[in-house]
Amino acid sequence: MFNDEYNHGKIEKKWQGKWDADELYRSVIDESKEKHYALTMLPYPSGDLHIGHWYAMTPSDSRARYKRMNGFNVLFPIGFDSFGLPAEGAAIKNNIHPKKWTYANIDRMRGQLRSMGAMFDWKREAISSDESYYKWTEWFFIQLYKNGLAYRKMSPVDWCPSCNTTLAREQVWGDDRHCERCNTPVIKKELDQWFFRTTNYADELLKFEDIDWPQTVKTLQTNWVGRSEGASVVFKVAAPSLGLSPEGGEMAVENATEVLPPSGERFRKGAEIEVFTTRPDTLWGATFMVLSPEHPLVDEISTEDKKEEIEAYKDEAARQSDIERESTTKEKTGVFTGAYAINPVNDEKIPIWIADYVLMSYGTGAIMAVPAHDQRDFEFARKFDLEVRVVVQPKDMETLDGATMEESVPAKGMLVNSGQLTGTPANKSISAAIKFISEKGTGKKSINYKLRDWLISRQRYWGSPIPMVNCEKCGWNPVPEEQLPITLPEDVEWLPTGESPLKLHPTWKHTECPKCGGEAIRETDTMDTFMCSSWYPMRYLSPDYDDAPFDQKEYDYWMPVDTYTGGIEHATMHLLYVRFFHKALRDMGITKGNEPMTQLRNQGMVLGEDHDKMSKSKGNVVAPDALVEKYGADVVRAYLMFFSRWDMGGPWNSQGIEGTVRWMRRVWTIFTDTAAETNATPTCSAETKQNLRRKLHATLKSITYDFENVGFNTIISSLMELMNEMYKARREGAVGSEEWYETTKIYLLMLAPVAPHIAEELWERMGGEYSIHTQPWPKVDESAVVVDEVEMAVQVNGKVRDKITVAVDADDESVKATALASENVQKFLEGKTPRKVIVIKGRLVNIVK
RNA sequence: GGGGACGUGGCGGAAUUUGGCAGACGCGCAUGGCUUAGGACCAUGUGCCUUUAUCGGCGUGCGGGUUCGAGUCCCGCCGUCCCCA
Repeated sequence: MFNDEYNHGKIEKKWQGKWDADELYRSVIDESKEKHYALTMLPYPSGDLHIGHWYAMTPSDSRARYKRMNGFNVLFPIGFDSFGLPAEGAAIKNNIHPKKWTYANIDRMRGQLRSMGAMFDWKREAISSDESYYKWTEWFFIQLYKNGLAYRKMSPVDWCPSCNTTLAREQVWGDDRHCERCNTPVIKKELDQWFFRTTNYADELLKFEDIDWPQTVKTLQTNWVGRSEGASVVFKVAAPSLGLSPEGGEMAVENATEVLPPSGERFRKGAEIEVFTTRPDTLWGATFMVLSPEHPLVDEISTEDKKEEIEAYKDEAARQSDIERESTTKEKTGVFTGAYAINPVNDEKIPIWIADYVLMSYGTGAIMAVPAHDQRDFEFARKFDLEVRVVVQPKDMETLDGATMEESVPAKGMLVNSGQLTGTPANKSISAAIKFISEKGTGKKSINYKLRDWLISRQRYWGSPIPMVNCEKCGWNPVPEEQLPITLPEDVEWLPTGESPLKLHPTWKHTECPKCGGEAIRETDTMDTFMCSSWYPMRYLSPDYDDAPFDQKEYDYWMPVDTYTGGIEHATMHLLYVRFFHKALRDMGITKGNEPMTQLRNQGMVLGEDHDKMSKSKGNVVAPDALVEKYGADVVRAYLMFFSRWDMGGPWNSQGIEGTVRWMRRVWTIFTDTAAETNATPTCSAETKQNLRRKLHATLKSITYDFENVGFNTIISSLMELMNEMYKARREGAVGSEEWYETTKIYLLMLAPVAPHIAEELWERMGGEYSIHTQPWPKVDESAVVVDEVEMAVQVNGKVRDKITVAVDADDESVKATALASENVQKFLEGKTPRKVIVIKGRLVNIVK
């Protein structure tokens, strides 16, 4: 007896070994089958697999297995996103080489990943820090460079003084703008850096027609791209410091661009300031102009007598966060530059101020202030006694007066005080204004994006080298492709300053210019690791391939990814970059189709038992290794699927998992107990057998639906319900019947994707053909689900008063009659004749009195 | 300030495509059985109030609306969380 208790350790070890030996999960091209590429986000090898990895991966594995049983040729690969800062942190802290640390972690995590019993095809493992991998990361950089999508520029960047590196916009978090990794507040620094032109694809990134992605992710990406339509308008500067007068010099606008380039490139030296506005029709109400304190023209245009005050203000502004600066409750501050601009629509001279509520990071870093119709401009105008001029008169309001109004009024209405455009109705005013400034040659229709170009330079060692060389004569040139990969030197040291060892290495950076052969210097920055993860789905296809980043045959068969699963926290990072990357490569003829991932599903987060985010400091971390040891992988997998809605996540409950344990033991017990009774003569009624079969096929139907729709929690509850039904049927003597046999067989097939080990073990004991995981998914017998009688609720005025049982095909009239015959219904009708009777077939009858 | 998601028993959560019997399944709790014993197992019960019991009343954050019928749709609040500024 003892030997036949459910011993998860033994069973899981047995089957994992056999599956491995038999290469059961090897995925190779099979043109006779439809492919399914199931992908889960590749993990960073931090050293320990945590419950979040299990939560992301094992339900995804279940679904991949389900797809396989449905006849698909399924690829479900795994690998490691193994470049990145933590490895260097460990290097500095523990004096261990990042490579050693990383690969030791990978070894450890491989073992932990194997304990999941997932259908990973380990022959396709890809590791982004392998030379064979980052050779192609470098190669992609060069392709982007050659196609004009990579460029270098000096730019103010967010710099983490603790990590000693720049951060991308999305790596800076919180109100105090801190580094996502170490929580240190970031500072601004001017550095020469490499960028990818993600902004070239801004409009296309807003299109989601081809993909089935969660609405939340689409919304996040849409907001992140932040497209707004309006106009760019050029204001001439009349600055005494430039020796210019309002009448002075020709100031051409031919450089005014259709789409504003990303920050940093949009300022031409000289006497013009470009602004972006969504409301060019309010130009006549622009009575002053405001520059961001960081605006590069500030120093040029400000008059001598203001310099000191301006410098002090700039310092003060630099110390504040963007959030503080933009806060609407904060008292407005600012300084007059002494310079004036010419409003291009009416040639009026308006003062130029600087103020911290204008941010360099939005639009052009300069605004035209229309105080009558913008609340922030209004507050500023009142504080510094600047003119407020009404140019839009809303229909239902009394005539506005700029001198006396107490707050700004939304610009919804007819234009007034607007020169030639006075009287233009609201619905035509913007287009009329754009036409006007275009004809005048002082502005044009324009689209602004919040999306920035992707800053990819990192001043770190443990990343893919940027394969560029700088020569004094020839400038920047890519390394010839036959020289790839540029490998990282291993003999490196970390100074306490944290500066990149590549910079400090005595020989590494010295090389030849690929053009003139003269002395040249390598780029010592490495790439953002999001570059590695932007193409890993393709590397999985042929991780050992050396002639190209991927084998074209494999690509043509497997891509795109059919179901991608992972956390939503990457919505505006990885999930945006991977789309950009694919589109850029598509335009170079390297990839096909518009999107790399057809379907995306996000899982939520597993919280600690205290409902808080898990963290070592809170001591609420759930360690999967211990759970697997105690309960087995099958139970952990099933509980993770069961305990909450997958996309929501929720708190862990160490008592709750006991329910899943009980269920798994009940499964084990009923199969092993009844194994010897399969030839017994069933003693139950025909009804019991029919009910069992009905429940079986109803369960199969709903589980099939749930697998398709990623409803993991109800898959488990359905399996539990059917198990309860089986216990009941067994008590009633169903064992030995054909229905019982069918139920046990299909039960295991349904259980197989969820709990692969126990299902395989019981399948074997039943005499099933190896392996259960290659069996076809069972078919629903619709006729078994059909019932001939159905119970319906009878409501009087919407309240349930009785239940009736009627033939399933009974017509409405007879249902009505049966309902009205109910004693309780008559009681509540109080002798009145029903005004109306509504019959919803198979569900309810509502009698309205 | 703007945008989004969510709010259902003591707890985690169900309610499928299209509004149709709210609370599936599990935890916890209770009762009974088995047992020397049990934190094992088996069975039964479990939204709240009232009741010996009910075919009674109330009930999906709050307030209104649409409808024969609202957890689900609409409007306005309150709260929690996320994203952006």
